Amino acid sequence: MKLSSKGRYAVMALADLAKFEPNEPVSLRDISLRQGISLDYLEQLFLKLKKNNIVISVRGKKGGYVLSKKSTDIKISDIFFAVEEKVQTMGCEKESKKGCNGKTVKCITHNLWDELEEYINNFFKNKSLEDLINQPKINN
Amino acid sequence: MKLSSKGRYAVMALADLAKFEPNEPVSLRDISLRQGISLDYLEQLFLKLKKNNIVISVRGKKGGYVLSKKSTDIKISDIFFAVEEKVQTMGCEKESKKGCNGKTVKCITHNLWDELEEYINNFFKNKSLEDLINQPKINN
DNA sequence: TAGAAACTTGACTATTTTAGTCGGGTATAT
DNA sequence: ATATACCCGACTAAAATAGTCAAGTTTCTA
Repeated sequence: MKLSSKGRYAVMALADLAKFEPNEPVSLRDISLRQGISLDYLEQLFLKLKKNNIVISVRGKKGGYVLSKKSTDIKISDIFFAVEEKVQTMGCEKESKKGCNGKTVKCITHNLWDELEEYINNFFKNKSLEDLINQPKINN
Repeated sequence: MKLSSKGRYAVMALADLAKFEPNEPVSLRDISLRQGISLDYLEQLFLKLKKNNIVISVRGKKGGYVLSKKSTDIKISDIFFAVEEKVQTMGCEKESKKGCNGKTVKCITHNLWDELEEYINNFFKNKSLEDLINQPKINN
């Protein structure tokens, strides 16, 4: 079980964005340099973040991205959802009445994974971008 | 972010084993048929489960596997660990002083992933095989 | 008004991981 | 004997991941 870097990068980039210049747009180039994430990859991610209304783009020279709302109102879960990083614990359908593994009943462990998914999602829902920035002693 | 089926299968198989015949060995063939998991794949998993002292093997005809201890004493975390399914949230080293992404400081989100990892591991540590079997209304 | 900085978009690709297969063993009950 | 079951390592097809590349469009500024 591993978290992909897609979600990680998205959160890192947004934390960077939230930290530097809450007033003027931040360019992906700057984020790329500060966070060590490929510019091309960031572009992919921000396209999604924009479509999901997490950020607003400003085109042209001096352009960049700004948060669409206050960092307290952006939950980590929003970010994950935006870059299509769903927490998925099962192969089987979440609420299917049909059952799992082609059988007619739910697999023994169905409830366990359901519960875990809920548990993890709660973690992300209870964290905002702001929480990340206002940590006691992080210096990047 | 997706959980792999390796961990899922291991838990399913052990839940099956715990449920059927607590006295005599259960063959992988039976588990394979009941749970719809490839026999060859199960063999791989059980080799690891055996090495990690979760199950004991009985060779020969009428052989199979039995749990090495009571199902209350087998935590889901033990099973995941045995099949080498670590919860891994970061690319960067967990306790490294060096920092992440080749930089000299911790990445902004380092603490978040640390915390998440801890959070998920707690979930697994607090569930035993027994908890799965004694669920109110599962009929497989 | 030319050029540079920055976003926009889709397609492409190398690498890694996953999930599973295959083949040839060894042990033991009947 | 022989069938059943564990033992073990090597191999592989498919999918996902983490990017790269190329060719735009928009807007600021000199």
